[in-house]
Formats: sequence, structure tokens, C-alpha cells
Amino acid sequence: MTLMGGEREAKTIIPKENFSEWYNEILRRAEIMDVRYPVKGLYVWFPFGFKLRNLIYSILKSLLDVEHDEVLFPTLIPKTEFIKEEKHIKGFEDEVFWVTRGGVDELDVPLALRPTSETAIYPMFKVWIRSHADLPLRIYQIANVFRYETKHTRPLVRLREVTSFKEAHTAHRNWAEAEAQVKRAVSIYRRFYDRLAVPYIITRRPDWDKFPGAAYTIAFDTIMPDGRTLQIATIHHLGTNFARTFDIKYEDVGGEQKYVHQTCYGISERCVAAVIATHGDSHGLVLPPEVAPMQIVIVPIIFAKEKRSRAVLEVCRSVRAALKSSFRVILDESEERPGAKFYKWEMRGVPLRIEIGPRDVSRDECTFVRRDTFERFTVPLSNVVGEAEKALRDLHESIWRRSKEHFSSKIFDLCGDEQEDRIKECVKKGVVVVFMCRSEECGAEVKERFDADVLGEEVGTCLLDDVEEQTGRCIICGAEGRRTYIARTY
RNA sequence: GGGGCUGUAGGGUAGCCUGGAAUCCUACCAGCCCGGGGCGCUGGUGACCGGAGUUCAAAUCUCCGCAGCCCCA
Repeated sequence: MTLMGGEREAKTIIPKENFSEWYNEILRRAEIMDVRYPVKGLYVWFPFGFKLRNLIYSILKSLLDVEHDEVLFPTLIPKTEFIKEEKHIKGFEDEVFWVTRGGVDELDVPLALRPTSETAIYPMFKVWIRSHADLPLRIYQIANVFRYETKHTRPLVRLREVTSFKEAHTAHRNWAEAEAQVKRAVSIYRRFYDRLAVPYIITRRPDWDKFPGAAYTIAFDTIMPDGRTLQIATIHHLGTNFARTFDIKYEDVGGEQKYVHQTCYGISERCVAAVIATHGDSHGLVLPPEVAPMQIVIVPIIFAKEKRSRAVLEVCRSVRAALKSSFRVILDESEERPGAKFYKWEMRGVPLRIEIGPRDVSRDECTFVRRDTFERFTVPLSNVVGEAEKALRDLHESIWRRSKEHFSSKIFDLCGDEQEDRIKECVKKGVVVVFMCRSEECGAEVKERFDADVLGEEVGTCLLDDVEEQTGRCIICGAEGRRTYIARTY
């Protein structure tokens, strides 16, 4: 290794240790988002990034389409509707963009750019829902929503315009049926993140941190490489809070008018950030094959003076033809040298690279290289399709296994053995589980003492489906507490 | 909410203090040479965040705006 080569490598490989810097570099170099748009908190999807987004969202849609109907509501909400639900408006008033003028005229009723769509959708629910036969009503939309964030905005994570907010809204006959829907939503989100191989913690958010207007909130969080958590999904049981505000009633079997019980649940493009952050490495993206815009790249190894080069290209093309019906495959015939191509496609997270050169052709083989491990092996040309299927399946399994291992190494279960020093130490590295009561004061004290936010009471994780109810003494006040996750958050 | 710092080609930088208009790397384009991990060589395109002010002269000094980063609540 020459000095020049060493320096070059030091400059171009991106260490993941400095996560923030790594994240920004990857978004740019892998062409996910362009951050150069001249308004704070608004970013541009590059074509490649948008392909990734669409593949991820098509999984989400396919999971929802089973029992939800997709709809699309307007972006603008009249102030008169928006301010109806008192707690809801209180929760959002600081971060709403308002449209106050049409041309040069002041609007009679200002229009809010939706920060979320409850107040757009529920007036229509009132019109749509007449009887118990209309229930359950389950819809979702994928829409942009706006929040006037004043703090540090970040692409995909903290935005003024969330471009890809998937929000589902349901209405039911009673509390129990709505609660069953909450459970189904949890299950849908579990399956979604399982397919993305993104680990998660599911908690019930503390009352003081629930969705404004909700009865309670369930949330999914994942752990970023720096140990901070990222909220990647929320699910709310709304009870009859919004139904009362928007007068959403149905006639039950006995002819009585009753308020519906509602739920809503959402996922934003943070799910894309989670995929990137969870799997990426110093060479760039590592993507689960199901969502990789390019699943296989074929790199021909050609020698100008080599007679067999023509044969190499022909083999490459026939391999592409064989793979094309089952995979998103590209044959890179550009003029770059093979090494440059390797780096380029690694940055974009192509799960499988197939190298084909004279040596391979003469043996009726090709060379596979896996993106996650860089493992290199030859396979017979006669079975490329079968071997590729296997390689992609193996890759998914192994990144899922690895991300779960990494995830569990960042969770510190200190329940029943909560020494203050140990909590402090572990909070710096990841997520800590302790016994806590539900009071807001104790939550504030945890923030003060450990510089950690309360995620909430344990509901489950990607590692366990159901958790046993355990109680212990709250680490702050000593009252009865439950298993509670605390962490530094994004 | 309060305080500090920064903004120079697509990306990263030197120059700023001490005013005379721009350095290097990378990327990009053309050509030669190559091709199993970022080849090399030759030539070329491309920038002082926006506005106002001071000055004979502003990347450089002053003010406002916009954008970004860091620290404290």
C-alpha cells in the first residue's frame, strides 16, 4: 500500500464512528437527498433516493391495503376546523404554517398547512359515517405535512415539510374494537420493520408525551449508531375525544346514536433514515434486497488486448437477460475501471455484485461479491438465477441478524439493579431499562439527572413479542413502577 | 428562548487579521493509455451566499437578510 493510496483511502472511506458526519455524507454521495435547497428544513429527493423511498413505501402500502383504503385529503385546513380540538391545537400551535393571503387579499378564514390531518379528515368522517354498518372505517393517505421547526432540522429526520407521511385513520364502534385496531397497527408496523431489518422498541409513551388529543400513544423507536433513539412510528388510541369535537356519531343496532372510537397511526420518511443508519457502513449504503433500487450489478472485466473480451461481454449480457425477469439488475458497461465501479455501486448499496472476466468465462463461472460482508465466491453460470436468489436471501437474513445483535448490545436492562453511576454510563451508550412510575415529575428528574428522555413503558421489542408485567420501585420516587425505557433521543 | 462561530467552483479547502479579485485536492468535459479494488499523462470548463454601505479599489472592513454548525436553557 503506497502512501498516496493510504491517504486517498483515508479521505474517501467514511467512518461511521462520527455518525452525524457519516449520515450527511452518505445522503449526498449515495444520492438520497440534496440538502442544498435554499429553505431551512426543506430537502430534495434525488432520483435514486426516491426510488428507495418508493420501494420502502410499497411494502408499507401492501401491508395496509389488506384492510385499509387509500385516500387523499387536501393540504389546507380552515382555521375554524383546525382550532376545534383544544388539546390538539395546543400541541401544534407553535409549529403551524399559516396561509393568510390569496394574492393581495387577506383571507377571511386563514388556512393551516396541515401538520397532520385529523382536523382535515374528521369533518368528513362526520359526513361519511351514518350507522354501525359503516364501521369499522379504515383509511390511510401518504401526504406531505408541514411543521415550523425552529431547532436543528435534518434531512429525513426533522423537517419543515415531511414529504412522505403515511397516516392511517380508523373509526370503530367502541373502545375495545379501537383497541384491537391499535394492536393490529402494532402488528403491521412490526412486519414492516422486520422486512426492512430495522430493530425496534415498542413503548407506551408517558401521558405527558402522548399525541395531543389522544387517550394514549404507542411508539416505535430504533437506536441510531450513536446510541440515541429515533422515533419511527406512532399509534394513537383517540377514544371519543375527536368524535365529540367533530360530532362523529353512528346509529347502533338498537337505533341509538353513539360516538365512534377512533385510532390513528403514522410513519414518516424517518423509516428511510432508519434503513440507511441501521445497515450502512464506511463504504456507503447497505440495503435489504427487497428495497434496493438495484439488486444486482454485473461488472465486466475487460482487457483491451485480450481476445476473449468480446466473449466476456456476451456472457455478461446473457447473464443480465437471465436475471432480468426476477431482479432489478444493471450491467455496468461504462468506461470506468472495475475498481471505480465497485466503489460506486457499493455506495448505492447494491446487495450483490457479479464480476465476469476472462478467467470466469473460461471456467463457465462468474464471481459473486456480497455487499454486507464483501464475501467473494464463484458460482457456475448454469445456475446464476438460483444462486443469486440464495445470495440475496442470505444477505437479508444476515443483516437482520447482525442489526438485532447490535441493537441488543445497546440495550441495558438495569431493572432492579439501578445504580446511579451505571445508569449514567449506559445512557451515554444506548437505551436503559429501569423501573419508573408514571409521574411527570419523575420524568423531569430523570432528564435532569441522567440527561435522558423517557420513551415509555415496555410493550415489546423486535426480539420479544410479549413481555411479562414486572413491577419494581421507581428509581426516582420509590413508588410502584413498571419497566420503562429511557434514552437520549433525536 | 439565549450565546458563539461559519458561508470561496458539484464536493472539500487556501487566501480574510494587514483591501489591489483567488490556491490546492476531488468531481466534471475532451484526448491518449488502460481495465480482477478508486491507473497514469496532456489539455479544458467551473466559485468569493444575497443586498446595502465604506473605499480609487472589497472574498477581505461595516450593517441587514438568508443558510449552516456548535454551546447553554
